Amino acid sequence: MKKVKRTTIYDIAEKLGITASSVSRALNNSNQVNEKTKELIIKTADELNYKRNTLASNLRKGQSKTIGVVIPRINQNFFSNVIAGIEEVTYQKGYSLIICQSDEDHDKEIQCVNTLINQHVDCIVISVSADGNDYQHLQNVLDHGIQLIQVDRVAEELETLKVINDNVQASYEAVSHLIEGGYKRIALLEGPQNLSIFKQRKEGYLKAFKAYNVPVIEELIVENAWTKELGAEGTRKLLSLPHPPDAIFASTSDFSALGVLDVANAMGIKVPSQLGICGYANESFSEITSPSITTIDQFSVYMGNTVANLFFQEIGNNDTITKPKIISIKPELIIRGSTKRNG
Amino acid sequence: MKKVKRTTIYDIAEKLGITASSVSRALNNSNQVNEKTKELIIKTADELNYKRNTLASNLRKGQSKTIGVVIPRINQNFFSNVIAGIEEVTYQKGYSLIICQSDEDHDKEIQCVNTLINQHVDCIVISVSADGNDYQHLQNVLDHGIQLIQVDRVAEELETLKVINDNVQASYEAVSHLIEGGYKRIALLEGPQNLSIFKQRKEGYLKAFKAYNVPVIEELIVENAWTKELGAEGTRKLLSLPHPPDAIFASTSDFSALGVLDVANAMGIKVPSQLGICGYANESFSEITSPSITTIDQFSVYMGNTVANLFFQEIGNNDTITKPKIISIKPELIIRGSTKRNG
DNA sequence: CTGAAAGCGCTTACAG
DNA sequence: CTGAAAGCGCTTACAG
Repeated sequence: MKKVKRTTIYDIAEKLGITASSVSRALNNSNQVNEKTKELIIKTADELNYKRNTLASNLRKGQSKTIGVVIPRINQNFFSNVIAGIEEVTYQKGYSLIICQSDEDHDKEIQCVNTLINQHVDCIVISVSADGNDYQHLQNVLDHGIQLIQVDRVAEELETLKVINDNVQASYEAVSHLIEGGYKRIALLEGPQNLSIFKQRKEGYLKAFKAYNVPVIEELIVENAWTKELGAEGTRKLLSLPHPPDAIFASTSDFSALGVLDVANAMGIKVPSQLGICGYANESFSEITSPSITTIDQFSVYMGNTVANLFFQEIGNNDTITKPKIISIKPELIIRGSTKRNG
Repeated sequence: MKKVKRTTIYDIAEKLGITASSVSRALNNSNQVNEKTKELIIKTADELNYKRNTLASNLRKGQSKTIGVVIPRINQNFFSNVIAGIEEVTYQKGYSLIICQSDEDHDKEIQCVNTLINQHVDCIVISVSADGNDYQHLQNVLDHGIQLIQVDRVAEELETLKVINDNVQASYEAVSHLIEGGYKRIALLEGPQNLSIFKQRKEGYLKAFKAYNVPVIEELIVENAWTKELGAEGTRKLLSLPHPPDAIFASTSDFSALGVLDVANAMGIKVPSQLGICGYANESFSEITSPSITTIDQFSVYMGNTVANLFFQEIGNNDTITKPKIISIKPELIIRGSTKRNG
């Protein structure tokens, strides 16, 4: 690649016999510059194929107009939808997005966050990785005066802006739906309990039992079943119990619910008549399986929109101290074939 | 958010009674600085919670260590996989990724590209939108001395680095598979022909007919059927023909193949016995449908890896002129239930 | 090994 | 409305 000398405002100024100050003003559409010269400057800039150096501009202005996003995996529907939702809003405001994936690795997450601090991003949006629960690196973000917005998977103890789902309520509704459908032995596939979202989903599960006065059966609660493989593994264990469950709430994700369905199909167990299945997240595939999977829609794109709007609202806000705002989005239970026993 | 004065190298220098030059050198691990002072500087930087301002550093060095990516949609499996693949490699080299989505809109694509030029990214990776075939904005990238790598959906006429699939070969194999499976009337759902990938897939389709000496039936070729909805619509038309097809190659995507499957299911047409279906892209859901869908795996994550590696290889290369390199990745036909007529 | 100085490309308070 | 000048935070060729 050959090095190209780029046009700067000095080149334009020189060509027109004026100063860079005026050029800068004109290109920023300041009204304290003569209309005619402004036009001339813009025209010349265009002719010389001038592109502003955002780096220099931002350095001078002490901002970066950039938002950093740290998520566990880009290529997971929920997260890519959140990103798409953020991008929709930020793009219009002239902000760029820098994306990092932590790969569910706490150390990489720390590295990502540090890189973003170095980049002097104006805001960091994060969904924490499952592994690790030391949040010094996030405190560090705040200490640098960078806006921090947590989304979905949040470190609860950190007082920051948060955009979350009402996981308790959603799980409560899902399990209630199963109970009302006549399922008697409802198992839970739970996720890593250091993540509050998974704790809350368990809480919703337990709450439903209490509300309907149904006793909780401890042996039907399976730890750490939060991938398709682990979900399948947990299901095999559950179904080989002397008293197997007649429904499974895969609270961690639809991936794990898919593992359940696979095992059920492989064992010739009929869904939903012999086994009800409910997932979480409304991944696109959950509609396509046979039977389709009952799940919970988190409005992921909308969550992304909300994150972005929250950021812009906050920067418009000149209070010296940001009160920790938490926006909780109510998810929606989507009832599909995998739990429709009657009808 | 309160404004925080960040620690700079001057703060460190002042505290230690030395100059910023030395601090800079130490923090860049230069070996022309006393080992002991270096240690002291690093320790002090740590104590003062110093973070380098990458903006300033990059401005000075005339590089940004940033790669811009423009894709039609972030939340589409293929593209998010490509991004994940790029990120895997660039992250390790200390490069950041700025992501923009064009929403399949040519004007937005131009805006995205211009924003990235303004950001002085070192490289732009693009998969062009379907709409529009004027590539002045991409020429402009080259004119600014920015590396341009096209991936998957490429503007053929532009001589740049490209990472693509062998679409002709893949389609040829898919259609050959259908012919050998005994399907006699094989329809084609084609995509916008201004995108070369879709032209090539059609070419592969035609090539297979020629190889097997089967006449092409024009009425079985459906234009612009490249979404689930358009695929379904095209299928309805095809199946209501006096001589309907007994197989459909949804060359545009698995989404379109899914549309075919939905219509077939709704009409009570048995897949694969009465109708064979082949999709494209190996989206995760194609494995889950009933029957599962035969498709073509493009190794999307690997394509992303390749893009990144190509970039790093090129910047290591000091030739004044970059020869347009094209890396073609051979996709793989994945045979599944939707075309397994015998067995 | 260390410092003084210039400069990356822009913006903006100050003067006129 | 326009200019001269300083400065954002860093890096680096030059001198010693």
